[in-house]
Amino acid sequence: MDADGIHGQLDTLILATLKRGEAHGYAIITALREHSGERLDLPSGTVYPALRRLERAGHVSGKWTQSSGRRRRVYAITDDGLTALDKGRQSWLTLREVMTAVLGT
Amino acid sequence: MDADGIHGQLDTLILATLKRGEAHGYAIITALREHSGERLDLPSGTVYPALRRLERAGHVSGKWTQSSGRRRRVYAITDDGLTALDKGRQSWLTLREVMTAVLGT
DNA sequence: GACTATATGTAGTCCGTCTACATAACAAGT
DNA sequence: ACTTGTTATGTAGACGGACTACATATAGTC
Repeated sequence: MDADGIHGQLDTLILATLKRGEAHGYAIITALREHSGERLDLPSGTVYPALRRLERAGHVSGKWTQSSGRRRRVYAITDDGLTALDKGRQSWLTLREVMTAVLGT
Repeated sequence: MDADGIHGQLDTLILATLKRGEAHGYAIITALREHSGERLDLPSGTVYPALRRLERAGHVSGKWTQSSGRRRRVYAITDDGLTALDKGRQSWLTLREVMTAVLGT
């Protein structure tokens, strides 16, 4: 599965990843690839704009760091982000119930 | 849950409903409301354009009928639609696994 | 006669996600 | 030195799904 098919769950996936600890964009992409058992492989053009959107919304905070010449923008989830994650998880669970009911299993 | 939150699953929901038997737009809306335990309440502005899109794609076929002065456009799922439904169900299951893995339950 | 439910549809908008591209430093191999 | 692959961040432009609000019309009920 490439980025097609995440259907509005992108923010929730990113926030859930950041809840495990702060990370920069590229690390989020690889973390999601690993946690999903190689099923998710998000393109940078999807993740980086999403992080900026989340930062504008106050759900994550970003800061620049240096690591042996490489600049990284490291993001951490905020309190608002944790709230948003809970909401995202809830609406995901509701969707899951509805889909299960309609699809039958 | 209103239509927010179905996130790309609209076609799958409609096709799954039509698999149980042909139906017109309004009946699809009420069927989804009932099957979802009143959680789903899709606006007509979401469902009717979706049905036309599905018809253009060849996933459903529609025909006009009359029932005591009321005109209805009754849709049936096609063979292509059944294939599309299987694909939709598969990608849904994949998404569900990924979300479960990342969210941790 | 008024209101609710049934029934279909359009117009215009918003925004998430995509593809493709641009940039750059470090690491390893030849 | 050169090339290739990995790490790393980002923009531009486009597409399309879903939304809100509106328009229309019949049937049934109070």
